[in-house]
Amino acid sequence: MGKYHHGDVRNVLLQQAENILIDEGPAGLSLRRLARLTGVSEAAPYRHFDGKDGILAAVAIAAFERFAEQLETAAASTENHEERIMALGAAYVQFAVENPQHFRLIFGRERPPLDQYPELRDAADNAFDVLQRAVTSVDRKAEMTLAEAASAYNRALAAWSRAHGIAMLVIDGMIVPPADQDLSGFVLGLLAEDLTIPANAE
Amino acid sequence: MGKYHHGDVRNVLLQQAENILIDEGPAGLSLRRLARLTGVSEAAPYRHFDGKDGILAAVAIAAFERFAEQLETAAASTENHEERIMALGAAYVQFAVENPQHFRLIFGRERPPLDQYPELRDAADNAFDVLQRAVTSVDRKAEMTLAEAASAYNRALAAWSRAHGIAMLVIDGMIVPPADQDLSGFVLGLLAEDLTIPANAE
DNA sequence: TTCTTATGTTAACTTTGTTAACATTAAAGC
DNA sequence: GCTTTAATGTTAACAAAGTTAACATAAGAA
Repeated sequence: MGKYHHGDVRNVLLQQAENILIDEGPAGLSLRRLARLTGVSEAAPYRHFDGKDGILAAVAIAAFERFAEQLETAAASTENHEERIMALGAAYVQFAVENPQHFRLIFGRERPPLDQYPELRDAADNAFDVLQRAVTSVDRKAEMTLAEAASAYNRALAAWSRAHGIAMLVIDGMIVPPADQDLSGFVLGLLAEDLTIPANAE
Repeated sequence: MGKYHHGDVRNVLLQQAENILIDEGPAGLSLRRLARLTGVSEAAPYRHFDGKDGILAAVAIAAFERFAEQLETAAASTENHEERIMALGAAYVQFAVENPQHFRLIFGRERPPLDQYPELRDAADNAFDVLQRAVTSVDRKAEMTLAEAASAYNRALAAWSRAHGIAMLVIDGMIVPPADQDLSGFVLGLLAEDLTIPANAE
């Protein structure tokens, strides 16, 4: 009665891998342990994934897809270019705070190399395309000079950087969002913060 | 002819560890390989460090110290509060770009836990104190209200976030600094970028 | 039915982190 | 000087992990 595992082991493994990742990070994800927890032999995962990187790639792909979805939702929430960038920034940080391990996985060096996993590259490209589109699709009704377009691009790049930095610093515990305020408000405030020298400087 | 006591093995190990870290990252740093490369027995490192985390902690401490030095230098380069923040941001990013592996080590989850390595905690605190001081030591000659001080703090936090984000995105290859411009100019431009809605928006 | 492929299993091999048990050197006390 | 002791090295072992090979079984195509 060697009732082999019939069901879709692949999906069970993936789900379990995600659970482990969430509360232990990629380092704690051991293929053998994963197999044991799933109730399958220790070599079974190799039938469904290209080793450890293969599993991480699969998890990362799913993460990128979810990330892209949430960014799209935010981007669609308004027609105004600046507002859209703000909304994107808030959604960006929110995803990181709610899914710190996924965020680190898709940005950190534990992410499998993109050139070895075409689907991973596609997922990544797609997510960043959402940002890219929001950045470049400035209000077309306002005719812009090339310089103005470049400036808009730089502003968006700056916004992205700040959002990314906030996300990283918050999930690293370097920045502690005030408990009395909602996260989104705090993030929006930071995003909109202007660094140019104020009038009262002198 | 057991050639015991070759000199200060500890420093040689540290230097070698740093070399490995630089071109392979913390994942590629294997204690046994490190020992072999250093020409010492595979268990020798344990006489000088508290295991792998111990070595990483030692490397991270050195990295924090170098980081703090460069930040201090930048902070001392001007008396103007806003200019100082800009200089700090540029130095911050420059350190990350010149020492990506160190930067990832001191900020990533491969960094040994601070509460297990008091010296590491001190090194980290010291580095962030440099930032903190630059943030809070606003021009005292201009009397500020509490609200103004809070606003200054938020601006500094925003600047830090953006610098951190730029650093991360650049060393991840997500942002590619223009080849024709020097890095510092590019970073300063991004740091100063204002996100408030421009006058020609309507 | 038979052949082939996908999926599982067990057993090995290699590397790594870590510790224990033992060896040698340098330095401190006498 | 001689002895004792702490620091520093060494070898040998262990468990855990990634990976692959060799073999087993299920399910579907021929």
